[in-house]
Amino acid sequence: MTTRRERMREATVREIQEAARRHLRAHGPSGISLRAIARDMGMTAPALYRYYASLDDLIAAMIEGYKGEIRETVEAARDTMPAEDLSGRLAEASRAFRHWALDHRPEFTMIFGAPLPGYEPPAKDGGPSPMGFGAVFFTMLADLWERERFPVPADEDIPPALRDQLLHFAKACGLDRAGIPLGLIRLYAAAWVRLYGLVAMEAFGHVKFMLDDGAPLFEAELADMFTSLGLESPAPPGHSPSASAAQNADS
Amino acid sequence: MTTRRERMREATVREIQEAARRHLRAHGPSGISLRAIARDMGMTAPALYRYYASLDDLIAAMIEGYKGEIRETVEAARDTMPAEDLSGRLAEASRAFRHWALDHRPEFTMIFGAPLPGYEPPAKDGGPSPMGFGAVFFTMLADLWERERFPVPADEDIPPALRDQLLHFAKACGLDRAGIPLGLIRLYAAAWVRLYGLVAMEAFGHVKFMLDDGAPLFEAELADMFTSLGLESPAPPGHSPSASAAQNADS
DNA sequence: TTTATCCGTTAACGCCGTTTACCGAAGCAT
DNA sequence: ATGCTTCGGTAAACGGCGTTAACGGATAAA
Repeated sequence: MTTRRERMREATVREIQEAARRHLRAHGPSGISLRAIARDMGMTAPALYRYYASLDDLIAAMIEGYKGEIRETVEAARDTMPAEDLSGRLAEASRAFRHWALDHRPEFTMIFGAPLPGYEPPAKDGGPSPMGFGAVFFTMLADLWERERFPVPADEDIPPALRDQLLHFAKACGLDRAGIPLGLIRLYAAAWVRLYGLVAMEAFGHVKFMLDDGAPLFEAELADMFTSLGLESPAPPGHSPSASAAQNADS
Repeated sequence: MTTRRERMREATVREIQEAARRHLRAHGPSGISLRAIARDMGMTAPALYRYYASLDDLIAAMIEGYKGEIRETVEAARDTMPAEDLSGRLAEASRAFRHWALDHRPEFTMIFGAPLPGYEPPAKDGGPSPMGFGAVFFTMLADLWERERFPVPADEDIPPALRDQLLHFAKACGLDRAGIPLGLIRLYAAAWVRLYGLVAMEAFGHVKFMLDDGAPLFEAELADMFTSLGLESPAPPGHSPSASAAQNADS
């Protein structure tokens, strides 16, 4: 049973986050200020300390919220494609990641840009998704491999130092799922770095000076990643078979 | 002939930059403040407006300075290797880029992180190096290709949309150097994105949660980029024939 | 009904960027 | 040497910021 106080408090927290998000979108990350948020809510700034210990804490909460939303967005895009089209699902999820970043540059910056001095992600929660959407991508890659059995680097072809690192990572994240070779985790790391580089460069405006539209390069790189796995290139974007928009219940 | 006034002014500008750099390294990008800089110099904040129109302008000048230094660092690392060892030179330059980023995280963040709302690089100077160190990397890749003639994507294998973008980029940067195929520019873009992704993820701390040391992955990706071009893997780091103490990596 | 907890207030401290007005000293032309 | 201009600094002030402290009213709990 939720008491009245708890409900009120929860609503206030939501309102704070909404106001904070408005300022973020309107004026960038540096535009988030306790005083401005409080002003928006018809309150005074010190009142916000009843809800967050500091501005940094409030921002950390925002980041966690966005991480959840980006995961939901990616999962929703993945589920646009039929369950059998594993590479189509992976491609659409990747595209959704890019689009979210470009549509939410300030938010993306907070999550994937340089952290403020003195911040570290919650981590260490040995749960099933310690890296959030990262796990979503890995699951898709693992499913794809289990069906297609595309070649992955043999353990001996991975430098020992990297092998140790990957092994440690796999164990820490519970990715030592039955029969997953280390080479697949190696490919996952490479793919994630590539996706991050593409999207971050574009979102941060560091690709503008060479290409005025990042979409062609993104699609070409996406296709390249698939063909380098021995898979056929994914269909062009936006090929959901049944055009019904809302068909995902759980996310 | 430089007048006395000019010399004094130049010295003051240098002192401002030095103070600003100290604060950047000590307290991160947000630690740069006109008042703190002025305090360091035994001045008052408004005096700085005689040298920079605003704090953003001062920061922009810092960025330009760092861009030059990172270019010099990369070139110096490249020149550690003998002129004939083209892939060794490319590898050492790439490693130097990573090391500079890890040794100068706040500075790297200013250059390659999300720009403050309202900033765009000088650009449009049709000179020989519109992208600074970017041109350094491209030149190395082009030299390597002209000798080794490793395979590059044929024009027909590049999606038309990307082809147009790359062509526009090549022309704008004067990269339509005799006989350079478009496929090489395609590879350059891919390689740069990959290098950026690797280094930025690590510098921003987004790789810490999966690997506690980024060096093995970096070396593995570097080797992979060379072998995927049909070249032998580069020698391990720190193989400059004449012993010059420059790099260490492993944590 | 009393008591404690929550949730807001006002006031203040010390930061910050920036603008304005002012002023002495350095440079320059006559 | 004189006068004038430009340069490079000052102090004062405005509005913004995060944060802390003291306080008070409403609400829940005993």
